[in-house]
Amino acid sequence: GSVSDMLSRPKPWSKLTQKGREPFIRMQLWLNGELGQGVLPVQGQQQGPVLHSVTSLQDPLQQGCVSSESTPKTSASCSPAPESPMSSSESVKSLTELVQQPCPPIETSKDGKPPEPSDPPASDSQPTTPLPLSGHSALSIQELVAMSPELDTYGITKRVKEVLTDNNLGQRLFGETILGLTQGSVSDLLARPKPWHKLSLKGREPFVRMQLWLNDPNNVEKLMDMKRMEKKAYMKRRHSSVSDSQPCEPPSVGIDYSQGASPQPQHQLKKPRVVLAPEEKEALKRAYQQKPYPSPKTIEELATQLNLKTSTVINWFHNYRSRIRRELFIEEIQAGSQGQAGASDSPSARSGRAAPGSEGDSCDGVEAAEGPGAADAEESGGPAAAAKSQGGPAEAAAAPEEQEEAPRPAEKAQPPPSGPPAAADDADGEGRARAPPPPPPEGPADGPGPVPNPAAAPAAGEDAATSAAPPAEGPCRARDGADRSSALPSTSAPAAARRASSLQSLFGLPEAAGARDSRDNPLRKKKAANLNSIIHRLEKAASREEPIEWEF
DNA sequence: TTGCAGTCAATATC
DNA sequence: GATATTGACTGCAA
Repeated sequence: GSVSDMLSRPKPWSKLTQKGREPFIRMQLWLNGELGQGVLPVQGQQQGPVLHSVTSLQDPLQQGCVSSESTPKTSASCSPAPESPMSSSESVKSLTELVQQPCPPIETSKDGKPPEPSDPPASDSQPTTPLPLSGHSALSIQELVAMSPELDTYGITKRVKEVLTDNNLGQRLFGETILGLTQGSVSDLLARPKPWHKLSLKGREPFVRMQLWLNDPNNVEKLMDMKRMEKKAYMKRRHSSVSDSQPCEPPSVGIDYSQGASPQPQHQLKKPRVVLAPEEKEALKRAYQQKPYPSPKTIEELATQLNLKTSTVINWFHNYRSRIRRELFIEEIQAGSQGQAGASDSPSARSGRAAPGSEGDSCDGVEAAEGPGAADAEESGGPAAAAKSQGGPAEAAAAPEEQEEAPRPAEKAQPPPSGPPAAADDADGEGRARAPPPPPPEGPADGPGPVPNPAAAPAAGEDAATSAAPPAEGPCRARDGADRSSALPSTSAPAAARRASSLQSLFGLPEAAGARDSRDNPLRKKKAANLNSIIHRLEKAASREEPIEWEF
């Protein structure tokens, strides 16, 4: 009731009492955290006084705070929240100190979690359920996140990694006790942190937790303790199970088996994880290059051709897009930290750059990134064309539509000049309006971009950059959409191998390897990609009237 | 509905 | 055994 009243009939700041101002301050803080530019909903006039109120706000959150050593900002890029009227960063600072408090996460988690009858004993110390900042309600962490000034995610993860390795602490332990995340997530987070401004509130939480943890002078010891406790518990368990001999072990697993009539099924409800064969991935990547946002129809076809579930194909595209996006973020960061200028590089610098750290895949990711553009090139008649025309499955699936819808990314790839309006691509409707994945930096970069198709790429490999390949316009591809019908030889045989072959013909996978990893001078490529991306966006923005809001 | 962000958790790899 | 990868899932927003 109070909220409703306040929201609908806010009093002017000047007429509010100290206490009455508090809710607005909270709202402001909340807004700042996320929007950065929050404006006092009320008549944000005097913001000065707010500052004082803020302090009061800290109190409740500070309970438990042990010391008050200010937060060592992680790193450079950290800057106070944009124009936050109130020193939100300051309040955050003090809030940050919260971490200092004894690391209760453990207990908390325990309590908080739905007491699982099964695991209690053994893992008493088990942090299973995360949630740090015990002493504080979940709200606290959220408030912290909301009010947190910009953090240098890259720097934070770097430091965390250092601390963990230096002290021989595992990601799992750290993730579960400090972040409340699983090992895989932690690994991912540490290896590919997104820039702060690209993170949602939720996504920022782990970073705030990490920052808090880093600020905690006893962080390592606490974690070490946890480690010890875990070990102890483990030994204990092991011991008991050994002494109990047989029974113990099997039970967990065997119980169901031996029992009931329909035991197995019950227990094995878990569907096995789908593991895509390299050929399948390759095919999907190629399809992605042609159309990052395939239509349902295309997806359907792809699924059929590859003998996969449509949901798998859909998921694959989702994951691939978002992962490529992340790769790009990282590149941006790295490129940035290496001195923007990259300018020096020839604008043409090509793309082929490899994705950080990862193997082929990631690289492909990037490769794919450039793909779109490449795809076009391909379309334009490259060798790929030949392959395509074979009417292979995947190809068939993807190609057809392309005629109607120009691959968005591709469009991006084609820089400025082109008139082949992106608009056109919408024919099909997919992806159109949506923000396309960050234009794969590189690819688009050179418009015509490198040919995704390795086969075709050979040369491109190195100097694709320079190659001013003629922007392959969609038109060209009219060619064989038709064939789609034909073929699909593979369909029948689920055998990956078989699929592979047909796919190969479709996408010209074979060579991939060769052409692909021509990762020459990564730094260079990186910079070039970045530059290209920027240029591309500029051009795009110029040619259209779309709003621009990018950060360089 | 569709795409995305954030995760989980099974696997792969180191 | 620890870490990295990746298909799938959940929740949210447009």
